[in-house]
Amino acid sequence: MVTSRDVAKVAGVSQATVSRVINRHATVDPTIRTRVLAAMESTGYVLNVSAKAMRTQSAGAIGVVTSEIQNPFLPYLLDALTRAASRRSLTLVVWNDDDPDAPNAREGLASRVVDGIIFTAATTASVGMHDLIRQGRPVVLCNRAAQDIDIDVVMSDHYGSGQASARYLLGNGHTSIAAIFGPDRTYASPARQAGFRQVLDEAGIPLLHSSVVDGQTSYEAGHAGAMQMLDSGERPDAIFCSSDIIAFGALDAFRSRGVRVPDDLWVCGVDGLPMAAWSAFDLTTQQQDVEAIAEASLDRLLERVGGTTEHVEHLLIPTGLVVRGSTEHMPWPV
Amino acid sequence: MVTSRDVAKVAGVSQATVSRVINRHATVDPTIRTRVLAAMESTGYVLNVSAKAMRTQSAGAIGVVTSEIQNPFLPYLLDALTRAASRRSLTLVVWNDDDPDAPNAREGLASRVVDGIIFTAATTASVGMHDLIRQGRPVVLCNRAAQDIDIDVVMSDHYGSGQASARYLLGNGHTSIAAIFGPDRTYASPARQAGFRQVLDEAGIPLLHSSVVDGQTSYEAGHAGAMQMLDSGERPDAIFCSSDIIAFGALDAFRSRGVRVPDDLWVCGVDGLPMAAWSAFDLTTQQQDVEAIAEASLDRLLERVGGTTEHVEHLLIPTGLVVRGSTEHMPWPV
DNA sequence: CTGAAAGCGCTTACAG
DNA sequence: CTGAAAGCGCTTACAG
Repeated sequence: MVTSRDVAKVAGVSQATVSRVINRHATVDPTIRTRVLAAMESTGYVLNVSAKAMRTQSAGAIGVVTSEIQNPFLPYLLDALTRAASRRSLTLVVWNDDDPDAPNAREGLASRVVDGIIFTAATTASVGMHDLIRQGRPVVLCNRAAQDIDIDVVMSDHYGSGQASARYLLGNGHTSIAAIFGPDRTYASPARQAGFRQVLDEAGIPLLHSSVVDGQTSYEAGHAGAMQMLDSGERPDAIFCSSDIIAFGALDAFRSRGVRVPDDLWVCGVDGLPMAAWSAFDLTTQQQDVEAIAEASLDRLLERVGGTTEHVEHLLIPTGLVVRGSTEHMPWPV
Repeated sequence: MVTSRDVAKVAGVSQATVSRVINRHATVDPTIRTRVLAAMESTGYVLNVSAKAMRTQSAGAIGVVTSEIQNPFLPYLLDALTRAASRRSLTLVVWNDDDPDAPNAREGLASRVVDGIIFTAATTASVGMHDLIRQGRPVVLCNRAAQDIDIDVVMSDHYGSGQASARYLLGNGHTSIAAIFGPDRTYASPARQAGFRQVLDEAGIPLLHSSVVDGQTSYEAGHAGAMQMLDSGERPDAIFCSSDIIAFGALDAFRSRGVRVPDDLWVCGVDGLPMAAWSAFDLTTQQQDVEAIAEASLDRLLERVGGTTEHVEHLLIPTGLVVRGSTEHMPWPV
């Protein structure tokens, strides 16, 4: 393996000078710099990251904690984070939080595998996470918040997306409205629910029928929720689903029962999954801005890592309404 | 930060002994071991991974190269790999190959960020990968193979899944058969196509109508392929789609044109995505065994890293037929 | 602007 | 069974 010492020998300089060239110190003579760069090239030198990490006490990597791959939004977030990390020349380490016995992010941070951690796990914080935060280690919550701990958060404006959905339905003249909300133990679902309810309350419009998913947000849960609504005898003219995936299940339930969408019933979701554009669903939804979430999460985390920030910040990324055939007859059906 | 030297001081032993306890050397006196463990506990010691990595010349991490998040199978594979890595106390580093300017896996391997790399990227190998393999670095291809290079491969039996699909249709009396195949530039699609065709050829059954996706495997491509088939005037009684996602698009196309599935037409896919079970699709498919793929990929890579293997291996993981309503009327419809 | 040297925190021969 | 010491490959004060 080629080391900086080998490069130094070839270039006829000291190893320290090679290091200075690598780290772009301005103090290196241009001629020497060129010679060193040529030597690096000819020897095929590559920096040993472990050595640098040990010396500088920083890993050059950040960790992402995920869970519930069933959440179809997660891959898009993970993908965006991967690219955002690449842009910053950071290595992205991924942990799955579902396995309690696994070497976890906590250990990863403690053992200096990563400099900081982005938590994307949907459900409530683990004990390990609380410890990390209490120790003041760099941690950012991504697309969720914590109830009992003061910590940096970057997330979609879940509450606002619920509000916007309600305003959209009300603004289009709907007054008999139902809803299927995601599970209470996540952060996003109750927030969307609260936002949705707030606007309805303010307008004095009651929620005709609603259900809350028990268990995981899923197609099946949406299907069941819709069936339950149909069986209840209530006949709303619009239904809000707090996740796209719930809406997919609901749409299929309605289809199987002969409920025409959007003629009999408007359906809208939240998330903006690519699948929402499929003609099977053609779902009106509140689109989350994954790129913005990923960028802001990483920026915030790096500020924490760099210690350039004091105060805790809660950053809300707006969602955007995408209107499709599940709520309005589109001029150009796909 | 607590180091092994601090622990040694507390335990009243040398730093070397602490290291031996950490690495479970059998030669440590039980009494001393207990004392050291207690000291580690009381000081809150955590091993510095960078230091260990530098000293042992190994990273304790392996890299995964992904691309095309649009491929809905990928998250499941990535999830399985994450868990498989956890079980082995390995850190999993993820790179996205779509970003050409990003610090890539090649650099990651060269700079000792990872000890080996699993390539899951669907499309043909990059130049960088070829270099790595030529250098004899530990690389395993996961769920794909390379045409022009001899390298370890762990993948679903794509060819076999095509064959099995054909046999399933023929075995159920279908003789007028169509197909929509995924793009040629991937590995899996042509392999599935070849397997499917081989069985039909052997049975002397011609393929009524077929199309190959141009561009990425997608719902839209499946939709378009199905429309094209309908417009061709051919009326097969079964259609094979070489990916579930293609089948989803096709199913919706058929639905929109009033083709009844499975009454008029059987539809089957390959992949075994969870979505295939949704009642919107209820798709018969060849299920890939993600867990087995992930386990075998990691095992194989670790053999390479450890240098305990000489010969190149191609491991095929069988797929399993899952029969649903898109091909047969099920006794208990969901 | 450059070099010699210290030291980051480990592991592991080498003595004892 | 244990300790003193070398050394993994870097970065960065400190001299010059």
